Amino acid sequence: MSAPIALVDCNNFYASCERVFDPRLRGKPIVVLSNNDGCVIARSNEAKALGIAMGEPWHLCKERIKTQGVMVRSSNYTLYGDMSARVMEVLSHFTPLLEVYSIDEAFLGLAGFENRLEDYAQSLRAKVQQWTGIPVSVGIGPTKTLAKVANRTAKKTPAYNGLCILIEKEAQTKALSAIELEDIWGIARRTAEKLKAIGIKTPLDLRQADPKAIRRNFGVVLERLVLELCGLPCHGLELSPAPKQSICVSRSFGRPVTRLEELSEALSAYSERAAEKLRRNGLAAGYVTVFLQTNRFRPDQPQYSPSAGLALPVATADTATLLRSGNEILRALYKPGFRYKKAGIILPDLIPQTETQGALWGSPDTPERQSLLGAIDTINRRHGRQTVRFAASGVQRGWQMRCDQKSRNYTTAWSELVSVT
DNA sequence: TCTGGGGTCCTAGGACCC
DNA sequence: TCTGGGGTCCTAGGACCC
Repeated sequence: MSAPIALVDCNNFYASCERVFDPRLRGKPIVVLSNNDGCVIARSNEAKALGIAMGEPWHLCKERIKTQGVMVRSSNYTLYGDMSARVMEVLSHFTPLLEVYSIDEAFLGLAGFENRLEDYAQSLRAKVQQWTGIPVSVGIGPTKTLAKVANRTAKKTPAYNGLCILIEKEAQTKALSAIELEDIWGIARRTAEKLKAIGIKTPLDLRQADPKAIRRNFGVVLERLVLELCGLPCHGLELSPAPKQSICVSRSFGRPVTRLEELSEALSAYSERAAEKLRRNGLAAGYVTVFLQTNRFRPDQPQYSPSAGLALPVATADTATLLRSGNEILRALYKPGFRYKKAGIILPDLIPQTETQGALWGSPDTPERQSLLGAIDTINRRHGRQTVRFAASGVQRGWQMRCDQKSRNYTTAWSELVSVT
């Protein structure tokens, strides 16, 4: 029997955060709006009871919501990030086996607490509420997927008092029989439709399905999900967060944008924000992608959603470099005559940033720096950017090459660089 | 006129190498 | 005359998550 896993999930997190700082909101229906006040992204229970849906466009429900006496807040992500850190800190006092899964959720390993799961979970709920003001629900199961089901059940059934334990098979069966396929973590509309088309219509049907057949038809992801529903863990706790693989900054415009200059201004702001994120994470980007989008909700208007990227000769976190590349891409993508509604910059190919690398992009324009940049560029051209990427770090004569270690060209490119430096 | 902003993982298929 | 096959890497696109 595997050790139980708990999923702790903050109730209506953004709405609860707003309530902590404004007690007048307590007990009232409240909604939190997205950027630009575009749509509803969080609702208190009272607001849910009024039938306000997740993701509802604000301009379509504004009038109705106001007549219902609902309190409205624009989102404040700095506040939510801060509250999240506090909640996670409290949880960390309960176990070292803590995986912070999202801004408002964490998985906890409960090995050693098998005999007092209920006490443990209820005292955890009480402590989080007491120390942060945020109400949480707890679901416990032998796998992450069942812990998710348990959490959902705890939230939907007031009688459970915020806690549902699905360790026994009968309890699992009962909980699964009360939900739909789409309620399971990892199943959304498309997969649910395909499953139903072959006769798997409920979570219990899915649990009984042959994992190998599921793998053949749907892939390894769904096979794991079936095994997890049966109580066989396929997803362990990830205790140390993996480094980010990409960073994205994008926004919808409040109104359609048509001029290149305006897009370029937006891109400047995004580049700066992206560079900040890079530096905060100690990362440098090896590639820059820019994308544009027209209004996808207006199929009657001409649609255009281009994107393109550019490899950077040296991985960097320098705002000016990102912006230069971004603008170059933007000029290539831009076509006049379209009404753009959204734009963004994506930075993939992230690698750890190092001090010398900082020196490389930040240092004065010395002949040494120029010749090194030139050499890196030449080597990159010779081998193709997919093979060789460079960052500098303060080893071996001041420069170290990082690149795809499995690449055939690694050794050659490395010796070329060393011979230059 | 007004419809969020981030992310991850997997797969298929092509290019290329030996 | 035999007309390979295993492996890596990359990209695009799909699907899903909060």
